[in-house]
Amino acid sequence: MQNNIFFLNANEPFSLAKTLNCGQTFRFEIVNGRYFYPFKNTLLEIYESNKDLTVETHGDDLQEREIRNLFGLNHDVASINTYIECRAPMLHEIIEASKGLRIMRMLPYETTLSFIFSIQTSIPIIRKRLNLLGEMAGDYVTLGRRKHYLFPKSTALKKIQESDIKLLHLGFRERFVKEFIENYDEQFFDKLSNKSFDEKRKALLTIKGVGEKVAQCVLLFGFGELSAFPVDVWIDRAMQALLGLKGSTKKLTDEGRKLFGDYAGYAQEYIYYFIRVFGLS
DNA sequence: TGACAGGAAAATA
DNA sequence: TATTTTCCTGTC
Repeated sequence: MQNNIFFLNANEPFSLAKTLNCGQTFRFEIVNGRYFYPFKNTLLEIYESNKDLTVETHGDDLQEREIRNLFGLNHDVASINTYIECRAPMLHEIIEASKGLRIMRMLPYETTLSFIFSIQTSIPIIRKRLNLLGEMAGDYVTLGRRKHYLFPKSTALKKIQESDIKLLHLGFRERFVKEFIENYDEQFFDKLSNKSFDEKRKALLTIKGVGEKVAQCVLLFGFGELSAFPVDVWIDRAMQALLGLKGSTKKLTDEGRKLFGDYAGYAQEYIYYFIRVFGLS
């Protein structure tokens, strides 16, 4: 088994805790103060040492560039923050409180399936069901005595029995998940990656179980489209409280993208992080 | 233990 | 086209 170590210089603001806890990703674990995160065919072990971020891979080799991209360390957050604050000075306090949070760049296939799981569901339940799905598909990395399940490939998911899918207790989401597993694979999303924002969005909306909110999540976290602006109940409430805006999800999505421009996704995650930690005053 | 939390699709106007 | 209703599990 390959095992390489990267020391990522984090002299720019970076907070692993904020990045992993802001609702963009679900499947990480903390064991003895170290973070474990499955990515591609590798389990990443991540910890902060001195001012560096140390990342060990357990499984397939990764390029340092892939890890930097995964955690948004390639984003010029100083410029992004200035850009957002110029357009929306009322976010000053929220931007300050959120420093270190990065938008991750994950894999579109797993991002889409994960956010179909997220429909009308709280984060701990999403995590639990995704972990169970990972166990059913069976791909894992052993570390010490512990098995860490990777996110399943489409080929493994297609082999899961219908009776096992039932055990996930997906309720009305079950038919979305079954259709997704049956009809889509990683290549579908690879083919989309060179298309425009609007073309990707339109294609995502044809998937059963993907509406405006999930599509914006996939654009933002799966395709790196930093102008995407997912509107969930929290952002809905925040837009009314902070900006006096209300309306349908589609309308608020458009308003957010217009207001925050090229980096609406960062503005959205900052707002989400802030109100989940500090509430709406 | 019933109220509540959480988005997409289908139904309806 | 825009608004309302229905769907289901888990938590407290």
